[in-house]
Amino acid sequence: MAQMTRSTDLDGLIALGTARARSRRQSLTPLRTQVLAVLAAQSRPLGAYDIQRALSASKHMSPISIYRSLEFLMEIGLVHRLATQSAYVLLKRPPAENETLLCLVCRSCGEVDEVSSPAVGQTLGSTLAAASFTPASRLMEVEGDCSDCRRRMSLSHPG
Amino acid sequence: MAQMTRSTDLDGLIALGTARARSRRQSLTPLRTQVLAVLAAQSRPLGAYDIQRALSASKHMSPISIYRSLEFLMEIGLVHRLATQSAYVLLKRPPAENETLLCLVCRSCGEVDEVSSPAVGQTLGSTLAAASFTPASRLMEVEGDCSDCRRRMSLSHPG
DNA sequence: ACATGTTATGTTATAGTGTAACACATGATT
DNA sequence: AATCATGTGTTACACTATAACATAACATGT
Repeated sequence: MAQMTRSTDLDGLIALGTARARSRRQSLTPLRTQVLAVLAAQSRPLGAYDIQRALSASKHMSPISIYRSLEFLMEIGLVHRLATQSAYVLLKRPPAENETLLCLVCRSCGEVDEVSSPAVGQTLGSTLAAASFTPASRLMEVEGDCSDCRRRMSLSHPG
Repeated sequence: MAQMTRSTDLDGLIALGTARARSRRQSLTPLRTQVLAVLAAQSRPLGAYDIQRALSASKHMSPISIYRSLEFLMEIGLVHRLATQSAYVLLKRPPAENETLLCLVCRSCGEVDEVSSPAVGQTLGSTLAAASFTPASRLMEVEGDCSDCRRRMSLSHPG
């Protein structure tokens, strides 16, 4: 499962991206689509320079071009930058308005699990309101160990 | 208030750091103390190179020395790296075991507010447990706008 | 068609963040 | 003294990200 790609959803993703771009009077250009496709082919976050290498096989790309495409894909809500990893992930589902998403990043295997949590959204909302703080996004990152890796670790360090 | 320093707590901080270091059979060396002091003199996060500049006034310091001290201060729980800022903050209170802390980082003024939230801790704990995910830390970062900056923004862009 | 404005990309250079690798020093323990 | 872990110095380098400016491509109104 860890190596599973998500290319099956690519057409749908492109359609969604096109629509979202259009509603902003922008467009999902070939370059942006390529970056999206590279991210869609992975189940883990990729660094900007990983994406550059992937694309440079077919055409020379400067880092800035990658960063610009990533910025756009983030603006339309399809991609998120994982600050703890300095890496970029495709969001599996387009997060709904006011939906609170948790990105569970395994520090061992690097896999990212996305979890929607209305309960955390609720308590977080109250806490932020009490602090008069307006969050820029409803997506939070949690680093830790996934169940698979924890199991592996307990096997290699028993008892 | 934004410029307020926290040098008054420095002695207590050093005592705490010394104790925590000692319990790990390590020590709060002069270098580490200096880095701690620089962070304690600011109410906002500082980049590693900001700290380097602050210390290089008295003595030349290589980046790696700063990073090593920061790593140590993080290990003993006095300092946290804000991934979204690539910057380091002194934690105001030593976070208790299992306490969930939110770091509210204002993207406009850069100030950081630390909020303890048992309610978020509770819901987050349940959510993570349901996902079989073990968090590496109980500290989460939220980027957004603080109340002061929001007020300023609404004044300059009325109605 | 033409001028204009906006969107998107190209190009070059550079800034900012973080580590590897190895040497050396210091202090504790046996 | 020998040894081991801890801590720092030094050099060099890798990785991440953006500035500044030029050009292209496309829509829109006249």
